[in-house]
Order: sequence, then structure tokens, then C-alpha cells
Amino acid sequence: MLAAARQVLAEKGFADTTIEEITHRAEFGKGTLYNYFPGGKEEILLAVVSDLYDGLSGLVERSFAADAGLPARDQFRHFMARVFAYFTERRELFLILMKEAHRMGFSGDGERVRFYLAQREKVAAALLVPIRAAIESGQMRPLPPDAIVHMLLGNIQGLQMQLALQSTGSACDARTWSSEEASSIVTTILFDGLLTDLARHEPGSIPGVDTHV
Amino acid sequence: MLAAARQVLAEKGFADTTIEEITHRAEFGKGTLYNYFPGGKEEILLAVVSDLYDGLSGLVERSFAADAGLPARDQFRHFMARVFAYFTERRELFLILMKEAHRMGFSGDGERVRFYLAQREKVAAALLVPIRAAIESGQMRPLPPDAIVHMLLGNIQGLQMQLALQSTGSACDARTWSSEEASSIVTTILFDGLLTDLARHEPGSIPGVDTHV
DNA sequence: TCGCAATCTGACCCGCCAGTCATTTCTCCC
DNA sequence: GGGAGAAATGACTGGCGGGTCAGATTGCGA
Repeated sequence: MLAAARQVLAEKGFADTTIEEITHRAEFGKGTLYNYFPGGKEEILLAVVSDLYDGLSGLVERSFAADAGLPARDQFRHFMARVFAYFTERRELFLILMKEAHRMGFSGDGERVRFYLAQREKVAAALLVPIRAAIESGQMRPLPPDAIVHMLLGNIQGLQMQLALQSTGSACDARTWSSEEASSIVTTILFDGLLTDLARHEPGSIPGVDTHV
Repeated sequence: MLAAARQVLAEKGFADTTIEEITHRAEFGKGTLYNYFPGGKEEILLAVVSDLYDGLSGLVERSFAADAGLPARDQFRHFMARVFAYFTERRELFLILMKEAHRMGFSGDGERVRFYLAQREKVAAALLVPIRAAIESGQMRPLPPDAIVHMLLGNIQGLQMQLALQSTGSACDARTWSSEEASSIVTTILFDGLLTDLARHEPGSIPGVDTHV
């Protein structure tokens, strides 16, 4: 039942998904769905999203547990390759993330927003552990860990979008990347930075800003 | 009219927006909207999104033009601060980006996908110019420019989401960042990398990957 | 085999809203 | 002022889909 909902939600998005399509694909009657999910469409969306984030935070925990002891850089590179692979095999999860999950955070409905934040927190909390560890062991620059989490997630999403879009025909010019290449690139940028050594001044301090145009 | 549509779309999202609410807020009759936008709801969404991306790519061009001659690092730091400020002042644009723009890229409808890619291309093309320049001048690591674009956009979105969510009450523990702080953090990570010098081995090469768990 | 409860079912109801179009209001030129 | 064309209007309609509930089906224990 959840599987059917996941499929349809990924294909059409919440708004265009009809209860009938879900139940039909699950080979159930419409009323049955309301036995399991009295809250109707809304509740089933929440269940699917909650599942999704559980899967993600589980992946975070398993990945870093498997790589305990390795240098931080390798831990994160492996982790990202696994995330890319995970979403590549489960396209529908990524689509739901894109289409529905994020928009919940901005829905204006306090209830939903709290739910969304709680979901996101699952993943963020799991990621904070290895980040804090890497900072404490002196391998990672002591920047605000939350910021690192958000950038990491943003990067993954950005590249994953690129990977997803390139498969949607389109893409015209760009060559395509495998998830290994993608994770290498992300890791290089994140850990080593974009600057060449030539242009590097004094990494380690956050310089001040004056940016008024 | 577009302004009204922008407001309502930002508040409610495409699916929950009614034509009546747009026209009412614009102080027009419903029929009038169909004079200007015969394509109805769909067409008005496209118009708003197209506007949005024009604004963004304009910002890219203006920002880098204003900073021509500065080191790449400063150009990009200023640029990001401007983007954060831009979206902070125009919350509704960011909300539309979150709620509607991205999902178009995965809508399954070829027409929409092509439109979305064209919009995104506007911004990507504008960003490629300074990135290529920075690589050619030896200031930036010679990674695939498209990848850099996507990561940059992903980072901006990730942090901007954080900025937006922290204002939505919530946020519990985390302290809040200004757009200057945010852009400093992003710049530091992007340009200098996460590694401390201690842990840095040989920046400049992209190491191979073997990531099968 | 029967009876009862738990589960399933889908026809139906009802509110909602995109899009239409006959009518009214504006505008501008003679 | 008058008239013709353009622009604006909003009551109306058709259909669509979320949610309900009375009845059908199943499963199980006696």
C-alpha cells in the first residue's frame, strides 16, 4: 500500500495524485485505504515521507559505521557515493524528495512544518555525529556543524539533480557523470576547496565580509 | 497582475492557488486574466517563473561585472552575499523556487521539463562565465565547470533554506546567521575546503574511488 | 454448518474551481 | 454627444476527486 503510494506520488506529485489511483495500483478498494489511514491523502503522504527520511538516516548511520577508523575524507567520499547510488536505484524516493518533501517546510501550516523539521532533523542529527568527530580529531575545519550539514545536503541534492536531469534526455551539451565521479567531485570541492594552491592565502580563518553593492 | 500571482503562488503553491484569488488580489475580474494569459493557470505560472530566473541571471551578471578585476574568491563571496540578500528581501521568489520551479524539472511532461531546463540554463550560462575565467586564470581548480555550477547552486539553496527555516520559528537549538555570515561560510568551504592543513595530503588531484559497501 | 466480527468495497454525494461568454463599462475619435 | 471597438467582468457550468457508509465478503471459533 505504501509502495503503491510511493510510486504514484513520485510520478504525479501530491496534488495530481488521486486516492483512486493509489488504491487501484495497490489493488485495494478506496474504503480500505481509509481504514489504514483515517487521515486520508495527507496522512499517507506523511507516512511515505517519514519512511523516506528513515531510510536516509539509516543510510547515514550504516555508512559511517562501516567506515569507522578511516580518514574523514574517505568516510565522506564513500558516504556520498552511497547516497548517489541509493537514489539512483530508488528514483521515486528522490522524486518525492524533490516534489513534495521540501515544499512541506514552507507550507505555512505549522503542523506540517514541524513534521518536516522533525524528519530533516533525523538526517541532520545522524550527520552531525561524524562531522563533530572529524572536527574534534582536527581533520575538519571548525566551522558551524549545522552549516556543514546543510551544505552537504545542498551539494548532494544539487549534484543528484544534475544526475537525474541528465537522464531525462535533455542535457544537450553536458557529458554525464557516474555516481563515483559525482562523489569524487563533491568530495574534492568540499574537502580540498576550489582554490588552487597558487591562489590560496591563509586557509583556516574566516575572513570578514563587506558586500554592499 | 504578475505581482499578485507571484504573491499567491508563493503563499499557497501552484496546486492550492485559485485563479480567483490571484485576480481578486490584483483587483481584476477573472475574465481579464484570461485576456492576458489565454493559457490560464499554467501560463501564468510559467510567466512568473520565467521572470524569476531572469532576475536571478541578471543578478549574476551585474554582480560579477561590478567585481571584475577582484580575486575570484572575493567575486564569489560578494556574489553569494548578494544572492542571500536578494532572496531575503524577496522571500516570495525563494518560496516559488522551492515550491514550484524545481518540481517542473521532474514533472514528466516534456514541455514543462524543456521550459525548466531553459530557465535553469539562463542562470547556469551566466555563472559559467566567471567560473571559466577563474579556472583559466589559474585561481580555481580545473574541475568540470557544470559540476561547479550545480554545487554552487545547491549550496546556495541549502544555506538559503536554512536561513528561511530559521525564521519560521522552529529551529529550536541552532543559532541564526546573517547573510554575510552565511556567504562567508559557504565561501570558506567552497574555496578553502573543509580539511585542516593538518589533514591535507595532495590537493589538486582527484583521487579514485572504490565505494562498494 | 452456522454466526458474528472484522475487514473490504465502490457507488454516491458534495464542494470546489478552471475556464466560458453574454453583458457591461471604458476609451477615443469624429 | 454619440457610436464603435476594445477591455473588463463575474455568474454560471461541467467535471473531477476527496471522503462516506451501507452493504458484501472473509475468517474464525464453536
